[in-house]
Amino acid sequence: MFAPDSTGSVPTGMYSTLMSTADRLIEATQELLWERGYVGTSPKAIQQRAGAGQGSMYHHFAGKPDLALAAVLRTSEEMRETAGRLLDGPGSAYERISAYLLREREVLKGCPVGRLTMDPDVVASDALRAPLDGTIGWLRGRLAEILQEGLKAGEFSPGITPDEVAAAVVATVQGGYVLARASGSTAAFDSAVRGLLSLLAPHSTSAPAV
Amino acid sequence: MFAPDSTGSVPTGMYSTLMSTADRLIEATQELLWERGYVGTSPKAIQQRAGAGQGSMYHHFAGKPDLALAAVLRTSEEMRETAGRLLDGPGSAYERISAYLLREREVLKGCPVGRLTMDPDVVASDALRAPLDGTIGWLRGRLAEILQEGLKAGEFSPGITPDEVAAAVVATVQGGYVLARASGSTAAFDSAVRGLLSLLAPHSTSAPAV
DNA sequence: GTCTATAACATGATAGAC
DNA sequence: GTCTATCATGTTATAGAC
Repeated sequence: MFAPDSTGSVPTGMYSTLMSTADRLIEATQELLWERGYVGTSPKAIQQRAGAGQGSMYHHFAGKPDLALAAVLRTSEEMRETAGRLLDGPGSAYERISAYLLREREVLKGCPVGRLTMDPDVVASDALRAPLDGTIGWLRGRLAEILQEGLKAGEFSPGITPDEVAAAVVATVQGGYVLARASGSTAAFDSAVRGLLSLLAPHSTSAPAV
Repeated sequence: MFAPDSTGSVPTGMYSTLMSTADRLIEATQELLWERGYVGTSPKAIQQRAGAGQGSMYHHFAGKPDLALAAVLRTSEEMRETAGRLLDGPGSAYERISAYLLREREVLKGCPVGRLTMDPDVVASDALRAPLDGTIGWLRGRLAEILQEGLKAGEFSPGITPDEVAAAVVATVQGGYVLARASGSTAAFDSAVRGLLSLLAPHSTSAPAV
């Protein structure tokens, strides 16, 4: 029924097979960091979700901070791939930014990257904070490039500064999660995104009709 | 040197005097929830910061959730007062929204209200989540009213929906905290705010000069 | 109202057998 | 590589003395 892994044992946790113990530990940590943050995630919880014992975890990783770093690096990488695909897609600058803002999200779970910035132990660690900063900085930079392209093409109001509007776009998404989780509904996230897009939209007075 | 409180004892914590034990406990909890969130805040830490013993805390409050609720209610109330003063101030709609966005903040500490929405135990409790939702909802509603006024006065692009732009304004602030904490600098928060204001600014093409 | 004692359990990790 | 002790400390209370 379940194919045994290389050691011949059958994992008892959620990840049935095909994944190494180290990978299962990392994935379980990714999920728990997303759901409960760093301070709210215990090694015991990680082990249980990964179907691994104490000794197993401490064999592969030095401890909670080391495992969390591996998880954060992987989450950051995944996030760049997801966002990159949409931002590098076809369409005008407005359309690509719109596609990024309107993509499907597990809104009520929040952002797996942004969420960690509220964790005191994460922000206190340069090693843990660096990947968060790198990912958010990359996203903001990519958005600024696209906004600059759109500016050249006459899509946006000439008065905007791409770097600042890019920051506002990223902030709207991050803050949208906050509004949604406060209200217990995804509606507030969608409203914030629509509000931003309406401000950004090519104006009939200054831009050519699409 | 230190005036004794009503019981004649001298508190050993950070709050020297003049405040009741219950008030000191609430204030210590407010600070710790802001700094470390709900899961990261222990009763012991609260007691130490308030200069109160175990028995004292459990005499005044039923437990950690009860004390957290008292703290959250007080923080919510304080936040409404601060924001309300600026939003009810003088000036045009754009100027009042600008004043709210540009007010002094402890940016790197994050928002004492919004921060708690990332806490799984807070969001899981209707009692704890309600004041957060109430405060954010009130703020968004107040901003929407002001945007509506500005719309009537011809300050903004006629295409905007006040309720949605209000959500974008609140989200930009909340997300601005995320960007700032990720980078370890307040600059990103300021950029996001400037980016939003540049999108919202009365356009020379459609609005009368101020 | 405040204090100390006690308790049952969780945390984060180490040691050593298998 | 994985497992089961073991451990010191922290968590979240309750009990009862003062």
